[in-house]
Amino acid sequence: MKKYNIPVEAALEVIGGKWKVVILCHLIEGKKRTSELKKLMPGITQKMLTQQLRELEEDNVILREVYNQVPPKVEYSLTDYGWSLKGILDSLCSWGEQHIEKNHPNKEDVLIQPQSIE
Amino acid sequence: MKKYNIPVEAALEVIGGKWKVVILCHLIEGKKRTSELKKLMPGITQKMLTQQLRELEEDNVILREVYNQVPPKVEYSLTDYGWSLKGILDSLCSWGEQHIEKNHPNKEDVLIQPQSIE
DNA sequence: GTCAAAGGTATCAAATTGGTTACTTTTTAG
DNA sequence: CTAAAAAGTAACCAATTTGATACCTTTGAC
Repeated sequence: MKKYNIPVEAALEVIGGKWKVVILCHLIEGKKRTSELKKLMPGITQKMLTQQLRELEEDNVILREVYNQVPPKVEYSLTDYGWSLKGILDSLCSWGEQHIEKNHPNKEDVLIQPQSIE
Repeated sequence: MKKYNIPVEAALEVIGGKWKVVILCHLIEGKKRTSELKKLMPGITQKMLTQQLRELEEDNVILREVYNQVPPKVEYSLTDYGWSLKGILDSLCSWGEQHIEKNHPNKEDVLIQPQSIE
């Protein structure tokens, strides 16, 4: 069994990594289909997306709902347990915004403008 | 120049990775020497510790103070900018504690008891 | 029949991260 | 003269993470 030297390591195990916080930040905005998440995160591959979503589901942070139809439809949303991360996620988002403002006078230089999701 | 799809990525660039949050959590408790940090993080190697500390210093989150004496003494502490992360770090720590409590009835099973620092 | 749709696997390759060992520096203690 | 102390660097290798590409499934439209 995994052991921690300090409890915060347990949190990092759940939301650490390159993509999980980003995924969760998008899910705060509401339930999302796989394809919507892919549009919101142009840099992620299908493989990484699926993998990260599976791990978050495993940790009971998100819910995966499969609609039995063709073509398939799958929606992801935060569980109650996932919502307990909201404070952390919000703080991270706004810290990130301030960090950009502090270091990049024109934030347009570093923020890729999101393309509207038609 | 690095580009972000969403501002939270900027925060992850500063405090992401396996060690940085842990280091910062220890520095919240106060200024620490390199050797103290090593004791607090038995799993980290000198190399990784130095590397992560340099990056945090580069991002202006921690301060490195070298005392000109032999044997050398170096102390690390949070900068004002680093303190702006306190809320996030505190929340992460307590979420980690709750996560352990929720998933491990005996938290002794997963928490390596810290050895007293001599 | 065959293409498209959405979501997902499988396989392999590349990049990033982490670990090991040896070496450096300076001054004091023995 | 030699060892020790604290912090660090360099070179090299191993492990983990992440990425790219191709392929699979089901059913309705053309």
